[in-house]
Amino acid sequence: MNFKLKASDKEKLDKALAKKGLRTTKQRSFVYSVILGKRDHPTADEILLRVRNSLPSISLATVYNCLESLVECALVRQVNMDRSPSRFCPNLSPHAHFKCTKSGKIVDLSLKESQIKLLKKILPKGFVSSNFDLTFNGTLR
Amino acid sequence: MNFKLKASDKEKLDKALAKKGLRTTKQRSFVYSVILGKRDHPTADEILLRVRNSLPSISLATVYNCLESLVECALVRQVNMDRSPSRFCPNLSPHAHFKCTKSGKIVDLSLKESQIKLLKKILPKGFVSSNFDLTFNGTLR
DNA sequence: GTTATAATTAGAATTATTCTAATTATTGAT
DNA sequence: ATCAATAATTAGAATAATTCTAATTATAAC
Ligand SMILES: [Mn+2]
Ligand SMILES: [Mn+2]
Ligand SMILES: [Zn+2]
Ligand SMILES: [Zn+2]
Repeated sequence: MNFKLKASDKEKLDKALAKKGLRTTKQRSFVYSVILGKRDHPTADEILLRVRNSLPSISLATVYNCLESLVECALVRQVNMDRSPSRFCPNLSPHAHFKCTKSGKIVDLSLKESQIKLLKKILPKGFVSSNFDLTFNGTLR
Repeated sequence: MNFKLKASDKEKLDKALAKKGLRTTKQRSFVYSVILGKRDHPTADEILLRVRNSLPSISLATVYNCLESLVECALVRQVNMDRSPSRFCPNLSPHAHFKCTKSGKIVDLSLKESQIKLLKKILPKGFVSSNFDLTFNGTLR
């Protein structure tokens, strides 16, 4: 319920927004703090509900606008699985996702540098990749 | 323009549909043959256009219905990238996808058994995965 | 052939997301 | 502080991919 950004997170937000010529607004701050606050990969709808605890007048359009800005600034990752609504993740280090088909839970799987190298080895000569998405589906015992 | 299934493909289709209690119809056969005919990961709209060369009266709803059946029968893979329209792929062996951000082309990257093993190693204990999606974005020189 | 069931079809409905146009907030001069 | 310019937010309309509905057509079993 208490969505206040830590000083270091606020600084990071200010800096990243400023670099793109964007302002720090309370809407962007609350959306960012909600995403940082619970690492459960919420959808825009869920983010709307959580931000409204602190900012009851925020609109869904603004949540989408804020998310676009945060993704643009590389403060947040947009995660798409199959055709379900986009989810948002504050984990900026390269990682894969695991979606439990029973509980629906989405878990980050961190990748070691060596594992990333192995993934890149999948690419034949002439294929230059800037990013990848790796998602596992299964069950979590 | 000539979408006729090879005898072996027709047999595969018949068998897979029958196993799920589904009939072989000309709509399903043409949709399947279009997907087999050009390995470019077409969308439902593109499949509609191609099938209509042979079957001018087929509807988009039927294309979606046929695709659902074919995916259900594991004759075709549904490939989702970000939030763009689903694409369909006849390559049933485990593979990754590369999407060229310049040309839009989507290429299959086959995976060796050893590479699949390495991917599975990403999963911590207790995570049991039935399938994975791996997509690279980048440019193709 | 009749009847039951399955598949197809056109068009309506749904859902996530984006767009539009109006309002409000912020900035940076005066 | 006032003003003007610009940016951000907002409600609601629009869009686009997909799914649903209800009617029609095709197929299979008797
Ligand atoms: Mn959403
Ligand atoms: Mn499509
Ligand atoms: Zn994540
Ligand atoms: Zn493929």
